[in-house]
Amino acid sequence: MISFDDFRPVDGKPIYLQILEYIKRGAVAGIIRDGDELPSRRVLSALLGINPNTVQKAFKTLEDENLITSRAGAKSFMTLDGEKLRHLRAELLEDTVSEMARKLREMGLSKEEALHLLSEHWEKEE
Amino acid sequence: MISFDDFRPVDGKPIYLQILEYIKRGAVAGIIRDGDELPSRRVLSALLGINPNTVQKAFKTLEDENLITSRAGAKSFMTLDGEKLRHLRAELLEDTVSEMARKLREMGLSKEEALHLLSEHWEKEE
DNA sequence: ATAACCGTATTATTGGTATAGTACAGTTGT
DNA sequence: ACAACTGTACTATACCAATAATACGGTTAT
Repeated sequence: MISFDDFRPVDGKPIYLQILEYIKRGAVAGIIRDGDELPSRRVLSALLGINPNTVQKAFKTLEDENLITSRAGAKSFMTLDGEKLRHLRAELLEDTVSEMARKLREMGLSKEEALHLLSEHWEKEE
Repeated sequence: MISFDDFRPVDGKPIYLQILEYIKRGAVAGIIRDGDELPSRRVLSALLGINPNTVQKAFKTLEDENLITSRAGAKSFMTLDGEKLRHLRAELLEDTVSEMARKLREMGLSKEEALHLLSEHWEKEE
């Protein structure tokens, strides 16, 4: 069963997208694997303190992207293969890094300053 | 007059926030300075192809944060001092780096991998 | 079988973003 | 002074995210 222990919705971005991305990053990290069972819509919404329809929208989007499989009455589960994972990893990394680089450039930082800042922050969190 | 040449609204985030952050990052970069004049609401909205009310919301928010000064009939202008700039810089850098680091960690990257990825991407864009 | 789950679908309401149109009063340049 | 611009305010509409309540039928465990 996939755990949502370290997930908390924040505002500034649609909750259903945050759930979507949390699962995608978990898959890329190898924490979430092919065949893994997802919590039910009702249970997860209660756990997160949000509406069942919000979870449904996240799961429906995942199904539309062929990352999970659902059938009425039973729990949903991950359907991942190597090709999907490689594609997902490339996509998420590119999006994340390019967005950050763009912001830091806009603030006038040099490459060295950017690297130093990320390095410092990483150590602080460890 | 502050230029919006390299600004294009994208979707996924409210336009008024994108304008807000673009100006803040320009101030942190030193491209936008104290006393600089802003384009009028009507002119900027026409330039960006968006509604005047959207620009108004961005500018109103900036005024609420004491980063610009407006008076009826005249153009608005930046009101920045060293203290505001230092605070702004610290805030924007912290937000940007911590968000990116969180995402990369969620994807299971090590510090070295993250730094290498940012370095590679930076060079590709230069 | 049957109770307790499950996914799925529908309708309604609320709040925020963005659009559109209009209006009024203050400033600026000529 | 006067025309052209400015900031500001207001109403109305449309769309999406999120909530709420309800309903139906399929699956699962006992």
